[in-house]
Amino acid sequence: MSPAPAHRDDEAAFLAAYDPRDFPAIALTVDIVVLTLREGRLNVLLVERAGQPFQGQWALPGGFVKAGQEGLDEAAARELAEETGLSAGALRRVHLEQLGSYGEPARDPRMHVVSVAYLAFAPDLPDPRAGGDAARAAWTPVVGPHGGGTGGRNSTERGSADRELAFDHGRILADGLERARAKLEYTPLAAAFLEPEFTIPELRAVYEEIWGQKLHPGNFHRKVLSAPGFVESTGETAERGGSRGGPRARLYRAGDARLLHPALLRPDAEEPDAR
Amino acid sequence: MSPAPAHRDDEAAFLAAYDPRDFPAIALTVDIVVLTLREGRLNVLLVERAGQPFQGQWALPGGFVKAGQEGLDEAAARELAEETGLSAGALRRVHLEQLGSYGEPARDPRMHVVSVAYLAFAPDLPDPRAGGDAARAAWTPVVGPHGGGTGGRNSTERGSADRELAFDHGRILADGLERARAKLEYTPLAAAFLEPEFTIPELRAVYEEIWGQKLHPGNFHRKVLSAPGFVESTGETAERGGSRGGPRARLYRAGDARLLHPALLRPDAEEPDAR
DNA sequence: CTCCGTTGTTCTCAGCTTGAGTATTTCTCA
DNA sequence: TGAGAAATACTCAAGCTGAGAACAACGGAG
Repeated sequence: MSPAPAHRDDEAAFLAAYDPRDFPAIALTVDIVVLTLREGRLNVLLVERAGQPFQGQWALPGGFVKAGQEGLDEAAARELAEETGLSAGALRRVHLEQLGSYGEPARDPRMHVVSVAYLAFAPDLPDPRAGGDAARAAWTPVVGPHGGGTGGRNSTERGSADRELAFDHGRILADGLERARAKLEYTPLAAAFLEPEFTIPELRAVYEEIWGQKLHPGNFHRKVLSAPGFVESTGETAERGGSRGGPRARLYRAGDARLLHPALLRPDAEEPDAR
Repeated sequence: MSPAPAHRDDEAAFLAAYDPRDFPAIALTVDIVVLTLREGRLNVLLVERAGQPFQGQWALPGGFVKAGQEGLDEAAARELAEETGLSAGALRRVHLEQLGSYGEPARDPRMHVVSVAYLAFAPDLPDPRAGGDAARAAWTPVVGPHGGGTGGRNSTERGSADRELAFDHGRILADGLERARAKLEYTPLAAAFLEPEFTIPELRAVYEEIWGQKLHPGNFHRKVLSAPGFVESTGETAERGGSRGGPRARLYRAGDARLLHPALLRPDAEEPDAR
């Protein structure tokens, strides 16, 4: 149940007498894992902290929820707009969903700060601008099951940025990456990383980068076209063929499905206890 | 990023001068959707509110997070123990996971209260005791894609309790039920609703009740036994056959898998736009 | 301008999984 | 003691998956 000192007045009188300051303070922030693809590589938006604590370290963009003024989703959308400098129209192309909440008492040395984390998928965005209490903001390549490899499962498991992050943002980022990998399996959200019109090989490149492994072009093509509502044809074809040759691919738009049936399964999922 | 008025002192001095009361207050609670099966029916734990607001209405169990003293998971486990009166040992058999956070400014008329919702799966538990600011506490049958039917997809979609809930707890409950249905597909958590040793028909009954539809006994049996780590045989068989006849079923224990490969798919998933 | 190597798209095919139905045997209940 | 029900095991056709090949359309290097 929610807050309720057991007063017995009628509701109006109760509310008039109510003093929020009676409650011990917990601060509430939203932090956002914004993922995008830049030149085919997965990047996450990070900001350099201008103030204490963790001054000079990199962290996820985010900020306080404005008490009494905005909901969690609104706060996340506002922070996202502020940090990326995007217009409301451009923001509509970004997928934003709640990732989870993090509330260890010691995660922030100042006081008990609970953070509601969000996950965003964006098409290639312009360079961010620093603002607020951020010294700098920058797109940062994500390492992990990624890198240059053909997709082995070695190196840093789970995935992370190539900098040590402030607070518990390293864990939040890892959780966001795992969520992103899972979401590609059963939703058509991979298209959120691309322009409104895209080719199937471009879509395949999104999967390959985020899953960290090559996919069979023919089978991927077949699955995408057979999943109802995943993509719809525009009838057009791309201006040019691939950078290294090959015919021009057909162009598609995202379909109206929200879930994929059947799902596109990763060649070999995780299982913490595989073997 | 997290809270950071841009002071420039060194970190120790900064922390000494820091006053949490400088920040506008948002209250933080945890609310728990505790699901269990009683006599084969899905039930959720509800409490009747003793105080304002929503006095006399039913709500999800929950309460404040103790600022500076406990994390979110800890708070949820504590509330769960308090409301169910369960020992630490019995609680270890309950599955508890974070469901999501709800923070509309107007969801609580007193002030801005953000609730972190948790979802719990429990085996048949004793009747709860009222406590704290709850007048009563009771297991309440869940309606929705359930009921007496053989599993049509009519009546109240999404699922809910048969009482109007306080705050936005109706929505939280609906989200919890949908999460539960999805979790049964790709995790072995259905076993969390049963005793440590159970038969495959009992496991099937869990799926049938939560998904609201009958499953093919033979195919279900085959899938469960072929999914690695789902169940492991005890070598024993049940004391008695089914209540209406039939041979005694073999007993199994939950296996060590955390994810099911391949998943047990529901005969026909949702799709908000499935005509 | 001409090859050569790449790549988009379509097919084929064997192996596996799934859904549905059946057979057999063991119980409970009346 | 007999009828009906349920636990398991099997069978079979249909659909899906992974792997590989075919073929044509393009970009780039000489």
